[in-house]
Amino acid sequence: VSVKNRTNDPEGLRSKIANVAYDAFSKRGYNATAMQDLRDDANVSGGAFSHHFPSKKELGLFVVRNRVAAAVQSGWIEPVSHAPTAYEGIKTVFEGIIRELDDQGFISGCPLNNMAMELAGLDDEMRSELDGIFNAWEFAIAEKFKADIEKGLATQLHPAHMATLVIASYSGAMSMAKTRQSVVSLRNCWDQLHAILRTHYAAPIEHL
Amino acid sequence: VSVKNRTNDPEGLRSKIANVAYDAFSKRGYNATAMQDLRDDANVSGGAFSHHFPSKKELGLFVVRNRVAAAVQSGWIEPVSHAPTAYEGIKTVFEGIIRELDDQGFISGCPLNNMAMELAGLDDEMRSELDGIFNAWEFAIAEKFKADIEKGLATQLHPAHMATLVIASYSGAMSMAKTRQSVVSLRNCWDQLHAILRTHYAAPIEHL
Amino acid sequence: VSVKNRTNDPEGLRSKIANVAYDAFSKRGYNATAMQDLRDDANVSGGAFSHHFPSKKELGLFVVRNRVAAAVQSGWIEPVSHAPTAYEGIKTVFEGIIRELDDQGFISGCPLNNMAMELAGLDDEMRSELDGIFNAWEFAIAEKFKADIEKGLATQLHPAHMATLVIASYSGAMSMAKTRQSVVSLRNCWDQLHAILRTHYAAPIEHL
Amino acid sequence: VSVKNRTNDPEGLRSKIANVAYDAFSKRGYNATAMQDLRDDANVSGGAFSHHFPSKKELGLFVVRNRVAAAVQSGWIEPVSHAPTAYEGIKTVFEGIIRELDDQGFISGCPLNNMAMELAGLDDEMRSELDGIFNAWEFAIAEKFKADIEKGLATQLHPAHMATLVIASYSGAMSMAKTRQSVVSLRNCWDQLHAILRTHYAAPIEHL
DNA sequence: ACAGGCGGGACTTCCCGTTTAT
DNA sequence: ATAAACGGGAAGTCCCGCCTGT
Repeated sequence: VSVKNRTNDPEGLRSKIANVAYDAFSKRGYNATAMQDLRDDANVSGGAFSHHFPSKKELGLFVVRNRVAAAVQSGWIEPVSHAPTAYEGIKTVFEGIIRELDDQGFISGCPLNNMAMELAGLDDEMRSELDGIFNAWEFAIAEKFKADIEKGLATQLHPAHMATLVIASYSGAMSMAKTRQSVVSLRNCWDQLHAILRTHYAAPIEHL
Repeated sequence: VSVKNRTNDPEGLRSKIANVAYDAFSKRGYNATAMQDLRDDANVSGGAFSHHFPSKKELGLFVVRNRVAAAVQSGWIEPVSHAPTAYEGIKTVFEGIIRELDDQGFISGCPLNNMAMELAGLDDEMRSELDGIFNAWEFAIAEKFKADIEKGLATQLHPAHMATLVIASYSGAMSMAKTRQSVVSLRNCWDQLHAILRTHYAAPIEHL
Repeated sequence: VSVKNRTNDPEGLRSKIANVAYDAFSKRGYNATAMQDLRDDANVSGGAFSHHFPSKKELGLFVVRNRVAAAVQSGWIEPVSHAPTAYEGIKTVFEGIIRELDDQGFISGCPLNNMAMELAGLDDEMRSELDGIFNAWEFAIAEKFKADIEKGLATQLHPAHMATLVIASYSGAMSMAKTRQSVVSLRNCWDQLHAILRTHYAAPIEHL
Repeated sequence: VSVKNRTNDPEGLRSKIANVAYDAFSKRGYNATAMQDLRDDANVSGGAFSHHFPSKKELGLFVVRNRVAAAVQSGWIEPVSHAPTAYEGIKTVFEGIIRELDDQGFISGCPLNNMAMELAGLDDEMRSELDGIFNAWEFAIAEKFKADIEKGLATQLHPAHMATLVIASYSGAMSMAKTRQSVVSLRNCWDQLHAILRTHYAAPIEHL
């Protein structure tokens, strides 16, 4: 048996596998993705694969912890946290995603939701991991709403409940968009949500 | 080794299989469910199974068309259509589901969403079927909102967009509830949505 | 259960099934043909099918006895028997088949050989049936050669052995033609065989 | 439950599987042979089997390319090529095979023909592979005839056409022998073919 | 005679994880 | 650490023949 074609780069390999897996899980789903497909796509032999990820579940957990969580962090938590107000942060994110999906050909949905739907019921460790991401997401938005209220920028809204509504409607609309392969659901949902949010930020926005 | 005692009841068998499949797909997911498990659970021979549902995909389509669609119809479309107003219909449904989930031990999520998330990306026929159910759902709620507006009961809302928001937030909140195995997400989401809807129905509700 | 669409025509049905089966067995082979395909192609229900042909083997035997045998009879035995000489009979058949295949798009081979190759080794009843057809074929040609010799038309050939050679080379050439999907093998084989036969019929042909 | 004692011998395994498959395909036919039987006969696990031969078709192609082709090479092409004349080479092969079959109990036919009959119509890749073997076979014999003619050893025969006739009559006679489970067809066919060939090699042979 | 539902099993293929070997 | 071979089993599909009912 031959020793050719071997490159020692443990971290690169782990990362490559995780990327390929994140992609495949997002697009085709966890159960519908075969380990062998990932091996082939990542150009990794069975032995190397197994060395880094002994089981499919561990790979799934790694992807959730290091890719899905990061996607929520960079796609939602950071933009909202760094925005002047929750309203503006949410607006930026929503409208950015709508623009992105307009340009793309295929809508694969919200990665967190995709994984959550399929895996939450199967494994408890996975479930609690996904739970944690939802919590962080919700917390970040709720904190921002709370800050806005404290600053007198927003009124008449329950920070945590509104955060839940924002996330839920985003997730649900993405699911509809994925099913329809059309951004309209997301756009319509955002139009209405936007109108609602504006009423709570009425004063500061009006005089702009 | 034949049993010699058989009763031909094709419709009963189809129905039994579809029920078992609907249950399993809802709880464990489509890909995570093995055909053999369904055969065993329904106590149906492979031949009979194959006669009625030649492939898993056809079974999936049948379940979507005859079980998932029916669940949306009876769980959402009819209650909302027959309610005095969209607001009251939605309230009834949301609060009814929250009560149900409180009593149950396990939250398996919204059947339509479960199927949509997993199957929309895999097969186009399935996708369009699920699409149709979302359309009917959205249409029924939007029509009700429109009627309320025409009757002067509701104001300041875009019927179709608000319908999308209602469905999206419900779907998303159910997904969160499933992930957390807790009704609080759904309850919080509803609290906020409820508060919003009330503002659009403000006048007639206040004087009640 | 419905009683519609029923026509009592036992012989017609048997015949239709046998024709469809003969066709499928010839083109795709016995083992590669599913009973269900035949049912579908013949538009016959499982019950009716089973009534006429309780098992695949019985169907195969029927096809061999009533279709393959008939094909050899009408395609070889009769033309050769009724021809003035074996030489002329064989010439007529060979050249006729070459012309036919030129016009057709697909070469499915010699039906007897197709069935024989696949079934001779599997079932003894079938084997002896096929054996009988080969015997009749060989006998008819051998008899004709013998008659020609007795009439002084042919010389220097062993009737039975030459008959075997004719049949074997025809069968083998058809097999090559099927594999290549080209008539050239058959044509070339016949060219050589023809040249040989002519030498044994030298005198009567020369003075023509 | 693992055995813990394993020796990696990929080539040995491939070879063992191919041998078992060649044997089974030759004796029982391709379609009549179940993959599972091959696994059992070769004592190979499903995983290992699948690793080396992902599908039945690929196994079939491998067998054709590496076993059937080799059989034709060593059983016909080499003996004829190395013989003093085509006549003597063909005589050696034919009579050798007749002797072999006399000793054996079961006649399984010509491997190339067996495979060709069953597979030529089903898959085009297979067809062209089998075609190539026929070509090589024909070419080798035709070349030998041509050389004999050039050396003045043979006369009055068309090298390529006679090669086709030899192969066709051999194939056809083997098919008859298989059907009858008797060597007589082959022997009779050869007797006649032999007599014919002698006439073309008449002079040099007579004075021996 | 015919229509269709049905029993039981076998078919090929695939999949996840482990072991050998370099 | 990496490459490839391998173990064991299950997945979905199909197939033949029978049985019930009209």
